[in-house]
Amino acid sequence: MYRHLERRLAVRLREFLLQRYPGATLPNIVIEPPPKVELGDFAIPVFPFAKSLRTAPLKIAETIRAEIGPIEGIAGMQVAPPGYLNVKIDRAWTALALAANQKAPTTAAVGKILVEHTSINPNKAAHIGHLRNAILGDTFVRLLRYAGREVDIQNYIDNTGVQVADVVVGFTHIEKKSRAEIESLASQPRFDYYCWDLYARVSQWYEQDKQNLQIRAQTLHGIEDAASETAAIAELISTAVLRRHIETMDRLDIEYDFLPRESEILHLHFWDAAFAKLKDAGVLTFETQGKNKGCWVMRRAGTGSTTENTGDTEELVKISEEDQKVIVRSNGTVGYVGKDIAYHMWKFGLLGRDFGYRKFYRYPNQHDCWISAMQGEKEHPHFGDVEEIYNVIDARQSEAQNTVIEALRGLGHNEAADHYTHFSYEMVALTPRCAVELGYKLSEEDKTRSYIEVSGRKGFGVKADDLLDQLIVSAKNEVDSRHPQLTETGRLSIATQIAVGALRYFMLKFTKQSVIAFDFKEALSFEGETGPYSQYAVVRATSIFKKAAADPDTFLRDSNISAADFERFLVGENADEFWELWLASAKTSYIVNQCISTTEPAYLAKHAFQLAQLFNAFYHRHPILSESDEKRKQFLLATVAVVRRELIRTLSIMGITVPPVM
RNA sequence: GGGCGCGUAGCUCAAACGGAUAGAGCACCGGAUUUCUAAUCCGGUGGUUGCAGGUUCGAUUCCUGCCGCGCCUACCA
Repeated sequence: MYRHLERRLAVRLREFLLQRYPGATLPNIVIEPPPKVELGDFAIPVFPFAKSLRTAPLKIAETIRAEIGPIEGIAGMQVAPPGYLNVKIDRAWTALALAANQKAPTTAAVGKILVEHTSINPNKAAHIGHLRNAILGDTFVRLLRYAGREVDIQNYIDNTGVQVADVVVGFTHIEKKSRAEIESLASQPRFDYYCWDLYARVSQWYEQDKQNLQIRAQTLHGIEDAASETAAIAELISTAVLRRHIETMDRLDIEYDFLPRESEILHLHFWDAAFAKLKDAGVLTFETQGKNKGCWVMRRAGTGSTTENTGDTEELVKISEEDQKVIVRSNGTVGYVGKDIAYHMWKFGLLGRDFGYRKFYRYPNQHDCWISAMQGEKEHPHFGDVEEIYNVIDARQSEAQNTVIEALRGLGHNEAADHYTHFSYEMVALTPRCAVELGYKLSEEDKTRSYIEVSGRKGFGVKADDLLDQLIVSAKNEVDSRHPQLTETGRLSIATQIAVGALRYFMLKFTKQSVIAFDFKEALSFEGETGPYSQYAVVRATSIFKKAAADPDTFLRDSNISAADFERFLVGENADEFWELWLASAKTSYIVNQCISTTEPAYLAKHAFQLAQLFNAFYHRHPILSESDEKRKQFLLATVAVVRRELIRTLSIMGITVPPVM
């Protein structure tokens, strides 16, 4: 609703200014929320207009105020020095629309969006860094879907790389296990934990004797031959670990539609098709000398002119050695960036090849997750060939991501390149204290750092399932003591919802570019700016209605609070404290929009917290059920119902559900 | 060396697109409701936004230079 009004205001304002000041070039119109409610609901700084309209800011503001005429949903405007035009929303009008749960007409965006996230190497258990990725990605998917977009969720599986090879080495050369033994281990409950430890041991084994690295090379080579025993073992391990990742993420309500695997990209020769096109377009050049002699290289992203050369020479600009990114090695094999280019051409439907598809995992809600295959099933959904893509990948990979984008540009697919977004975020590290708690010995230097990077290779980190288990135990203790009369399963279910809420909120409350220094004390907190705080506000709202023997949503639908009633409680002295709740409630889709256009889900967490905070203060100040003025009681109940609805809505976009009691 | 990013209260973080008195949570101190359950609420302490310049009516935000920190910079994936 707020967003709807903002757009209406912007359009009207532009129209008015163009008509009132013909010929003037208008700067971009900025409309922002004022710092305080008393000032109004929209603030328009008019300073930027002063220059182009050659008029004093206050005069422009006054002209607009006096002459723009009535706008539906807008109650009035005020000029505020030194140069703001503050706009007040028609409160009763908005409250009526909100109470009726009226959806503002949305401009239906078309075209499918592909969001890729999680993408964990299938050789060890998922850790907290992977959780941040998956939660950011999943929340972004929910944001897009809330905004009416069609989204496919993909989780890219690198099942042929060194990381998987290392675990294969661990099983076959350190533990000397047979394929049958590995198979039996892989069916054990937390096989990914087993691999986690083994992976760390393999890394040590390499360090003990560099000769051992040759085993890795052999194994890596073996994996590429689909018919080999090594490949079969790799497939067995990676599939079992992948299944564990899917299960772990399912605990957090994170689902996928399709799991494209590198093995299929390899064996279905995606690269060959891409290679031909890249050569034709001159994106790749063959090096005949220097350290990259015999390699096909391209210009590393962000190094010098990627646009057309200024024309003095037709010759290809020589790329200096250090600006070269090797795509095809001198032995003819392709590196991962090359595979990624091919894969992204497929995503945009530019490759001319497709995967085979078969079903891999069925979620409790009957939704199927598909996986790539050499020979797929006849009937399958259509993946790829999308309009836009978002890749949720941490900031360390931004150069590689940009190189893929440059390759698309080089191929002439500028539109595709423009619709390729690297959803970049910073890593999750551990505080030194946390590392010590986990039993790691720290160097003196490490102790002074504010955070320490996790390392799967060293087995250094907090596993996703462990963290979730701890959160559940901790929440369960609280629930047990608060609700001893409930059944064990009932209490566990509540504790799980709280744990998931705490975890998802925790990962979303930081902005993307902030490194999360993970600390158990903070992550396990259920007080203050946390998920449970917001969940609790909803529980309180629900409980008011329970006591009143009414359902909040039907109450809203059937309520016959008139515009005059809303006017009475929302306008005038002391009304701002109520209006703040309605105003915040009106902002959900505005916030969603902001999250999408900035690829920043953290605003959503802030919104949930603000709603909860406003509600809790309101809850404390105003007894509702004992209110003797019937009209006022109806109004207060409506306020509770609307805030509750928007809070549930916001939390659900964050993938957080609310327990019946807490 | 080059590229990207960061530096805000004791700690962890906000403040999108330059805007009004830089806000939260935690911690600390002091209070509140025999209620619609205190996983709550109210108040207080706490700031030269790393430093120095510049642009602007206006800079935490943009530019330049320093200082400090992180990540990337493999014929690994």
